[in-house]
Amino acid sequence: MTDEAGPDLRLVHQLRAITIELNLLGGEFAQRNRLHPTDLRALVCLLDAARAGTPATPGLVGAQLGLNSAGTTALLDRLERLGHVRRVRDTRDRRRVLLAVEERAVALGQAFFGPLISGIVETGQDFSEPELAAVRRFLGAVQGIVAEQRAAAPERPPGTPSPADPTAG
Amino acid sequence: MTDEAGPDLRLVHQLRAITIELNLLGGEFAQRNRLHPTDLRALVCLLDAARAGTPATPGLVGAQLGLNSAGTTALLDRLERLGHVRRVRDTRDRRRVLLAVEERAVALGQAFFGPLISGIVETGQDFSEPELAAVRRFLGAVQGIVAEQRAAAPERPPGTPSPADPTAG
DNA sequence: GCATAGTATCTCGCCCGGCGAGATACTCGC
DNA sequence: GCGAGTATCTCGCCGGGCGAGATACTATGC
Repeated sequence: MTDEAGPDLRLVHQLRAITIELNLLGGEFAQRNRLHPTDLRALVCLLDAARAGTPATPGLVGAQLGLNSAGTTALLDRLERLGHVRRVRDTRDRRRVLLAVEERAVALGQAFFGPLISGIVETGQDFSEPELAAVRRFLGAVQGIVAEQRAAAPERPPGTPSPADPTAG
Repeated sequence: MTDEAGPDLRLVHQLRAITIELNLLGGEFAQRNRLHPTDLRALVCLLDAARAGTPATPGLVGAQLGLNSAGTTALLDRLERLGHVRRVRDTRDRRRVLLAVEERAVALGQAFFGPLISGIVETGQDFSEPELAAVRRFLGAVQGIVAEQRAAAPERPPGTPSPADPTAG
């Protein structure tokens, strides 16, 4: 079984293991803080926007998470109820709602990412510059591959009827 | 904002980007094939078991995905209805159900992972052995960090009431 | 053999996240 | 001001997942 196609799959398996573990970690963390995985993803998204100086709006968040407007409203209701975010009417365009990230959301983000980040940064110190460069180059390539796959057409396995999604995005 | 804590976060961001993209890819792939992300994860799990020669059972799959028995049953119902898996009573211990993976599930798995795997393997050819070793070492370390975080205690952010989960795992 | 405990899976009723459709409130160009 | 366009919210529904309990089986002691 293992002696036929011998390309080196160790990297693939490591990548997969990391992804899986990271997802589980996120899920557990979310649950501990009484929120849905989606809510955590939304927070990440909000924090990113805050750091980038871009004012976050329901529309943006929804788009980034792939939710429709109803789902987005519900998501923000949850986040607001938990005090992670506050809706503020934009005074310039009063159709819009701006999302103000609360302290506690920032704290949550740090509690989640902080240890991971510092762990990874520390790990980096055990590597030489050329090694780090190689890692970055590799990860960049992987990123490209995944993005490419995502862009590539559906390539459905045999025997699957068309899902009838003319609008599929 | 960006000139105060300058540790090199490029690796962190790359890792995060890969994870996010991979999740989105999985989600899209799942949807195209009429299954829930959870179903896809279950398939992966089943295929792993099949390759490892371990007979998969509902209990195992459920445990690995963090579902309770009711959810697991529903999951397998869906998978069986779609023809990805078949339930077979274990003749030795007739309480147990063995999960036989169907051809189409294997095909699905290859359609999903095939391109990713070959892409990554090909990418690996642009790297020298020492470089690859560095990447593996780094990924291994990251794996360790994530696992460690998962094992570590809840470390809740300030102001959060205890979720009252004495059985939390 | 039979009663008891333990285990693997399934059934039932519920909760709640997400969707589609439509309502509402607003801005912009005429 | 009026109609078109846009951002968000409301309503009703679907379906995945949970908790509790039922069911079917194995293992053990008598």
